[in-house]
Amino acid sequence: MSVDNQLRALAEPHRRRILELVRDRELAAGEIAAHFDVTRPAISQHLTVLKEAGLIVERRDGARRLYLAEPSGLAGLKKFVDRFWTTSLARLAEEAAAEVGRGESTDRAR
Amino acid sequence: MSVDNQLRALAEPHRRRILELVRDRELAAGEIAAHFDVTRPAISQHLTVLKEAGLIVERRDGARRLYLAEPSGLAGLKKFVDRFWTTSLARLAEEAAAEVGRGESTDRAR
DNA sequence: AGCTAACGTAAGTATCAACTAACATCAGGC
DNA sequence: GCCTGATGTTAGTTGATACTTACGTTAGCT
Repeated sequence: MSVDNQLRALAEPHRRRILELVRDRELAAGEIAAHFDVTRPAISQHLTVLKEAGLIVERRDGARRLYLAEPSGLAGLKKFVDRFWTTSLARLAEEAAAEVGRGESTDRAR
Repeated sequence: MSVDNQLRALAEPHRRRILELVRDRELAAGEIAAHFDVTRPAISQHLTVLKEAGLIVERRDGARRLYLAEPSGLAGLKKFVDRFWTTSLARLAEEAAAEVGRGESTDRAR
């Protein structure tokens, strides 16, 4: 549930691909595994990580287990990114204003 | 520069703390290291990772090196999160609409 | 009950990432 | 030029993590 778990879960390329697969449709574990060249248990472990991070939800259907992306699981990460984005942009605006104030017109050194 | 690099860089708690430190002010490598209980070389390596991910920029000032967060480095990740966020929310809206259409009023099983 | 399909779980292995200690580099002051 | 402060780099070690193989579990069918 924490941002730390969310980021660790998303840091793995396979898990990001899984998340894309179940973004707009439910898929069974086996169907998901069929998209990858690693073994089914490996995918099962990835699904567990994603589930514990709150990024997907599991629904049982007989012997099968269907997985679907959980948008609210990204809320914490989204807040983190947005906060960083806006404050940094605000800083840039400040710098730009300061330069205009000094009547600066030439580019600074790279 | 890739989303993969950005996520791998952010997955490390120390690197997130570093990023917070240099979000709205430039700091020298030594000043950053003073905030942590790990050695300076470790911080230097973290700074390299953040720099290669495009999340911070380095500026030389004599023997010192000053670091500052680079907001544009988060653009790719922000796009990734936002895309997921909106499409998943759209899916939720669809489901809700479908349920209303069926005249459903009771909560579904957890 | 017995069989099978679809899974998850456990144990063991190998690869990768974070850390420390020692060394190298670079800029400035004397 | 020499010394010092600030920092990056390299080599080696340890701990985490992604993987495979083997086994356990659950649900449905006959």
